[in-house]
Amino acid sequence: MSWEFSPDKPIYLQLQEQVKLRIVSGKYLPGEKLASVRDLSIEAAVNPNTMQRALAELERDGLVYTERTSGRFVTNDTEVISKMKNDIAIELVDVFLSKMNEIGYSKSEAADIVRNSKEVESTDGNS
Amino acid sequence: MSWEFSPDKPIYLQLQEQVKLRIVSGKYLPGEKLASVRDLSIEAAVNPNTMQRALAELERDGLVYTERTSGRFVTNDTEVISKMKNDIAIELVDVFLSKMNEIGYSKSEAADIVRNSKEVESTDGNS
Amino acid sequence: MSWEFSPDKPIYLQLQEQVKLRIVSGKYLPGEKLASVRDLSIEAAVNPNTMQRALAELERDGLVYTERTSGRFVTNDTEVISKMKNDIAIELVDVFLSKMNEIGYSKSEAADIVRNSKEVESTDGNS
Amino acid sequence: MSWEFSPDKPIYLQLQEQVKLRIVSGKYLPGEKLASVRDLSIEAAVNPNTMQRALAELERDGLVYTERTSGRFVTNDTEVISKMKNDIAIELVDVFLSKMNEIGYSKSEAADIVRNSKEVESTDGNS
DNA sequence: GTGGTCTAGACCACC
DNA sequence: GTGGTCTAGACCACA
Repeated sequence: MSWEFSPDKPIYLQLQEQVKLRIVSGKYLPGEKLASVRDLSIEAAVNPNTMQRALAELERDGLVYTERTSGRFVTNDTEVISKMKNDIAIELVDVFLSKMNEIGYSKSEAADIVRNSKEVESTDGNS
Repeated sequence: MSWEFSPDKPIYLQLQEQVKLRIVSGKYLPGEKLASVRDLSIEAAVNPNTMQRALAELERDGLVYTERTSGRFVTNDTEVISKMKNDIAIELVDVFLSKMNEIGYSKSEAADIVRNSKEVESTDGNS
Repeated sequence: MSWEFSPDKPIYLQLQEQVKLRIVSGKYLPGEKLASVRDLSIEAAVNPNTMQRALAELERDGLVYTERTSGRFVTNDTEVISKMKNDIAIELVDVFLSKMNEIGYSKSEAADIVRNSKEVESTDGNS
Repeated sequence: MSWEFSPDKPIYLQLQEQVKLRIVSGKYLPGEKLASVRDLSIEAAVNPNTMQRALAELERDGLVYTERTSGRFVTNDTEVISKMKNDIAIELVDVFLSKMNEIGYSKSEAADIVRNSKEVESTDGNS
């Protein structure tokens, strides 16, 4: 999985989301050192400033922290990570439910359909 | 609920989806006569050709049918409607599950979270 | 009072502080429209991006809000403003007290000295 | 507490302040013999000339005195020390009050906030 | 080498 | 005109 952007959202937000995803999904482990801003920006083919901005905002969320001269690291606080994972799930569920609602399914009906759905091969996969 | 469009998808597709939604959600009832293409296009502030195209595709799906002289009607075949409703739900569930999967939730966990989620006020829909 | 910067702190932080000061001191009133980013940046003789960054961070604090096409405004929420004013005071008191502490004054001694001090003409003044 | 310097003020001034602090705070007692300029300069990792200059100025203020043959001593005149302590406090209070004033607090309000503030753990000092 | 700041200048969407 | 994003490129502090 590489870096891909849709034209309808700011790149720095998409970078933010994708890094966030990698952290909550365990692709980036707690305490792991991230590549440098410069390297990440090359990898994602964006300007270093843009990557910098995305990471700075993740830092505000407490998902990463910076050590001045040695680089950026994923937080060791697994609490924060699982809280974020939960927040993302809540948001996904909200969107899902409001759409199901629109076509006439109640919350519990939606839950049943999810439970009985065919297994879906994950697009990317996690551990 | 009025007609709203996002700039990043063809308008005729969005029209199609929105009419489809109104049918499966029961806002347009089986057998109900639709407004004329001209009126609908005015209501949605789109070109009549665009509206025409959207409705033609819905006709292909069997959700509406045309009577030469008297206009377009929602299908009376509730089978077709509930099949469509089901198809939409399947698609929503697939998308939802693959995203939940990405951040580390299994199908049954996802179902539980849906069931235990706070009630979400529908954005529009029929309750 | 114009814009002045010390070389030992990032300019965007100083901009942030100075605007914050103008808001909590009542120089900028609740609901008042701010000058445009471009104009403010000219006034402060900084790059528009730098001013933009400072204001964006003030927005995160809830002190200003943006209306897409018409500009930025001081929040109308006087709660937020007085909360911020209080936070700044707490910080000033902390610094003051720890220094007084260092030279041997207790909290209540410090308070007494403040109360009995000669009136100080404010450097800038507020209403 | 060791010797620490900020890059934005002359070091001899910072030395002066820190020694002054140690005297008024009682860390260096009245009549106590100071270490030699050479030793103090090593301890503070500064040039002996710089330390010499700092101490000379303290001598001008009457806080230390030199006995030709035996070294430098903190003054025995507790009057001078408490006067200096008072001068420093006045200055701190002035700065504090003018800032509080800027954000809209009167002298007596400021005093109240100080009195009711949470206890602040001293950064170093004597309690 | 690391992160961080700042500038200059372009481009976009919105109205 | 407004705010917002992005890039390119320079410079700094730290170690």
